[in-house]
Amino acid sequence: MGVSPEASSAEPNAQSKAAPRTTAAELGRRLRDAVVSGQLVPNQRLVEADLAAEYGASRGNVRIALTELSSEGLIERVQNRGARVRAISPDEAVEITEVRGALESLCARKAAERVSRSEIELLRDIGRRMTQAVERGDRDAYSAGNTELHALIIKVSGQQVAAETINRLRSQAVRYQYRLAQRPDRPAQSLPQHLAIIDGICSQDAEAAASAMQDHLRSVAAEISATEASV
Amino acid sequence: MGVSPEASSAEPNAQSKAAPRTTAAELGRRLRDAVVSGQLVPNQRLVEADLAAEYGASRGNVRIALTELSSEGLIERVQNRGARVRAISPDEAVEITEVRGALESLCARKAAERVSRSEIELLRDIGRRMTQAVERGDRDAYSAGNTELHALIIKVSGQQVAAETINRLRSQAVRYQYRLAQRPDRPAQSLPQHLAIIDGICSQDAEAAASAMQDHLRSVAAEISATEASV
DNA sequence: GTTAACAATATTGTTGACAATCACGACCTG
DNA sequence: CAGGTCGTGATTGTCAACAATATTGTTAAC
Repeated sequence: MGVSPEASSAEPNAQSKAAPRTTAAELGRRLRDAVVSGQLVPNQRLVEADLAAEYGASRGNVRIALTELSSEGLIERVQNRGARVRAISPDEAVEITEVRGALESLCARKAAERVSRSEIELLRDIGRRMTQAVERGDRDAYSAGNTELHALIIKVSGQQVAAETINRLRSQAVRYQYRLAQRPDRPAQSLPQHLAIIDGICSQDAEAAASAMQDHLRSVAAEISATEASV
Repeated sequence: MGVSPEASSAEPNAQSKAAPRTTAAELGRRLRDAVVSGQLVPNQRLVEADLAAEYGASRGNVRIALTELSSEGLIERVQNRGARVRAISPDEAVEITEVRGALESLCARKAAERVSRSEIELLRDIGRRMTQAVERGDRDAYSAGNTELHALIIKVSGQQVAAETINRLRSQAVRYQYRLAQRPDRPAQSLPQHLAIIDGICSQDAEAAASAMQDHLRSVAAEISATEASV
């Protein structure tokens, strides 16, 4: 067994008992948030009756929500044995990062081809803020800039399909992204990579943008691989 | 309205009425097959009660299966208005192909790095068979070789995450792949591309393999774009 | 003839109860 | 004491009835 946290009892919704019910869609959102935010930890069992009680929903709706999360790869289900939060192995986290590399690189290329004047301004601004954040040693500001940058690039690229896929994968690997961001020297290491991506897009050099993005995520993958090898 | 086939009534499973029930998982597989195979056409309405009757399942299970297909992007659901088979626009088909290009290119690169002696034999053999198929004008054999080749490359690459993503996307766009394969000159056009991919992998030249795959799917995307523009 | 209100119908959303299955431990048996 | 077997409790799987909502059809007023 080894790893199987039974975890505490959190009552996100203390129903009076009468039952102001939670809808299936709403429940899906809430459960997804709970998994992605780490409120529900990897390998944690998800007992349908418990969830129903805690979120004030019927078991049927819990079941539907679990079906959703399962096909998003956030939880695992086995026949007659229930569901648990999926634990992503370091190897899989590396694979996910490699796939993201391919996709975000595609997005960076498209973004370079389609970027507008005003978007260039926004990108440059993010670059400046990230640089300042590193100078100040403000990790939170840097992390926020990072998120903002990737999101903006995807938006500029206009690639819906890639965007959804990237999102799905990111949700699965958040834990690793989070841990990586905690490393003290990480911002200084990745800042030039981010600036190179911004330069590539702003100068409308599709190839440069794509390969800069590819390099960036290769570096992330290498870092995960190195950090998690001994865990 | 314009496009909204109400389609005929197919009774895949004429229950005697007593009810040898269909399980939720099984129903999911069957419905997925029906959508991917084109038995259920785009925009066709999927009325829960009808499906339940036709497949000999309870409506609850139908509902769960629909939830699955919905997060796989095979059907669309709107609140209180039901589900219908998702119609992929030509633009989206192009996007899907571009994303597949990025991912299969990644797989080709990894495959070139990891390919074994025996796998090289298999790849070369597929190449020979596809060449002969073109010479004979045997479209079915060529198509089979095509499928086999892409599958083998993904297998050799060992990329689980990419593999699943590619599969999901392919299911969504089968209709376009099918139509493309119908074009009479298509095999002759794509054969050299396929051979280039095989050469790249077999000579363990990762860059060559990756770019050959990228080129191949760019060509597919261009073809879809040209063919479907006027539709 | 067109629009608005309203009734009737079709369809989806939700729920609680029942059935099937599985994990665990007591208990026998050699 | 090893090993099997047979309850028993916990949990998931299934179902059919009920509630809520959207759509369609009808009537009547303007």
